Amino acid sequence: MEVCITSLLRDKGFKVTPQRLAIYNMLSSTRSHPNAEMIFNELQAMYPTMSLATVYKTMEILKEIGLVQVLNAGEDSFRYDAVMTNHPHVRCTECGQVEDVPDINIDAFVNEVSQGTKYQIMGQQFYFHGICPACQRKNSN
Amino acid sequence: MEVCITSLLRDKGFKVTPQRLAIYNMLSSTRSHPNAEMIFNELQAMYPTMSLATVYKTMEILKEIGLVQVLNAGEDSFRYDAVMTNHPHVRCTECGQVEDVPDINIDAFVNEVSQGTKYQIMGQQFYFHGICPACQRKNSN
DNA sequence: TTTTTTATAGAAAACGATTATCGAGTAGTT
DNA sequence: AACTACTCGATAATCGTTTTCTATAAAAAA
Ligand SMILES: [Mn+2]
Ligand SMILES: [Mn+2]
Ligand SMILES: [Zn+2]
Ligand SMILES: [Zn+2]
Repeated sequence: MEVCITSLLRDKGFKVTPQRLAIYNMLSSTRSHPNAEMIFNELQAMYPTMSLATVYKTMEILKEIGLVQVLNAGEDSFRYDAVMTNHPHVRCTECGQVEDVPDINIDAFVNEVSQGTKYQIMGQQFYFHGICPACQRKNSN
Repeated sequence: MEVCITSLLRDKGFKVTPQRLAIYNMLSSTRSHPNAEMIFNELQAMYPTMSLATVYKTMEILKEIGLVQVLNAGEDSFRYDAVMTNHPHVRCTECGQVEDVPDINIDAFVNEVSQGTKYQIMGQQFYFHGICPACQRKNSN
């Protein structure tokens, strides 16, 4: 992993910096689909001088070299995912957390759309919204 | 239609104004899924004094009374649709137009997700991106 | 290792879509 | 016509994101 991002950055002419490694390591070891501010806050303790702009610029690079994807979960900010398979997400409208939709294969559905349209489909994004188990419990009290 | 929006506005305590009727009429008679600025530009000729803020405030009201839905097609601005069924859209990454995905029933897919997750699903949004027929032709020249 | 080159980090300002504020004007009511 | 409450449009504010600029760190060359 560490090797992977290092050589990918070098191959594309980007320099390998502690900030970039830290951001990618943080993202690839969480399932929380953080946005830029969450990443910034998380790394604040370890890298007190790092700015939010650096997070944004790093995400741009990581996206370009194919290590992260940008998620649009119907919020006002983007979230990031180091899992590169195209998979749907679900967001809790009460607590705001974004999770993967488990055990879903979207290929059949994507194929059906691809064949039903004259567009040359290059990608897609699916997101659901609802209430997570924890918030459901909280509500029923 | 005209009757519909008029009584819906009145019933919810909103006043019926020329601007609101014009915005809704424009939206319900196009398939282009315009964003606020497109609506504003389109109505500029007929309503030269209308401001962009009025378009936004009107969309908020129309959404609230259930006459329009807000689309997120992976752009930096929202688009609006007077068709209230929840249907997927496809955006051309070259010319930017947003169209309906034809002849697709999403119910089976939505049901599968609903049963596979512990979330209480309240809604969803699907969008595809790719290259439209016109831009494909343009490219192959 | 030292020097040279080049890209980067971070502070600050800019940006752009959307929202909030406010005073004058208008719709609907009496 | 007069009254009241809502709405319009100009303007400012907001906020996530992007850009600009320059000292500095990383990579390449010597
Ligand atoms: Mn994910
Ligand atoms: Mn549509
Ligand atoms: Zn929740
Ligand atoms: Zn096109």
